[in-house]
Amino acid sequence: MLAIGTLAKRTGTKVQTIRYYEQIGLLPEPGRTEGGQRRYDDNDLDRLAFIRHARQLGFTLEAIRELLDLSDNPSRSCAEVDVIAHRQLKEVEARIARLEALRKELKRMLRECSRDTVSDCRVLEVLRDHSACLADHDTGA
Amino acid sequence: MLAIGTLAKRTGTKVQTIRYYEQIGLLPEPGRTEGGQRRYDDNDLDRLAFIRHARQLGFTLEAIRELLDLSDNPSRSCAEVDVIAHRQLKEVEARIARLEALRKELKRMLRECSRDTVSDCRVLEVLRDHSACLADHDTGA
DNA sequence: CTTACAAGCTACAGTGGGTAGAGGTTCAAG
DNA sequence: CTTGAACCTCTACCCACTGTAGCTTGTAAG
Repeated sequence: MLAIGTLAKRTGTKVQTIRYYEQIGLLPEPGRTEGGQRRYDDNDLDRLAFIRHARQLGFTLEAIRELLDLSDNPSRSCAEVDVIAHRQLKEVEARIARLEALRKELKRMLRECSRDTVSDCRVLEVLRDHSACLADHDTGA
Repeated sequence: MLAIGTLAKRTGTKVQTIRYYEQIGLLPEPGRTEGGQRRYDDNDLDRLAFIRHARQLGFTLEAIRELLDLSDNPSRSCAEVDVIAHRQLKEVEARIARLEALRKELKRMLRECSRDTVSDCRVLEVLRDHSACLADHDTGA
């Protein structure tokens, strides 16, 4: 049986985050000692490791909730998992595309900076006048 | 003189967002009609356009605040602006690098999916076992 | 001049995904 | 038995907005 701090260390999670996951129903309520401290077993460890790993891959907690639901019903179709993972891939690719447009624009802005006083700074000028932009850009997230 | 809704339309901003920018001191308090409605002029329009454009380029509101301060003092060195823009470029590049690692991992995961039932789904398996990952990955933001 | 109603106002709550701190209690080693 | 690290709950905070409730104002048509 693991105390919350041990679980935290083993999974690279903060203690508060574990309690937060419990609060939002992502982790089940664990058993407690007589004094009221949480105690975890290997199932909890696996589940938390799964969550952390999925988070590192950028899945939202909602997506992770769906994945855990599917994972809890081994007879269901893998296609549903596939859909979620594909959705995540699409989101990641969209974010990359937006960021590359930003990068291009920022680089262009910096290349053109005359480096004198602010009054003739190209960076500020570009920011002031969107129409000077070559690319469409939008952080989106 | 522009009403807040007109300003919102002209800059592609939501009305609430304009009030929020005022609240946090990014936009100055505008004049009001006798009835208490905000009225804006072209300076406000320019300032808001600047903010929105910088946001689209991914600058944080704090960075934008610095940029506006610099912009308000035209005699100061352009180098400070340059520093902020470079910092932003570095952040964007770091985010791109992280997302590309994610993309790689997600694609690998999906490629290996057997598409049968959940019980032998490769996607879930990879998520369960981080050690199966080839790449380091971390969303970082 | 009245009426209708779009657009404005304030104030507060909620989003995602946690993180930090106050103030008190429990566990385990020595 | 004592110490102190680790645990507990509760609350508030972060960013950058967004939405809602319940009210007031501005403006154009009749």
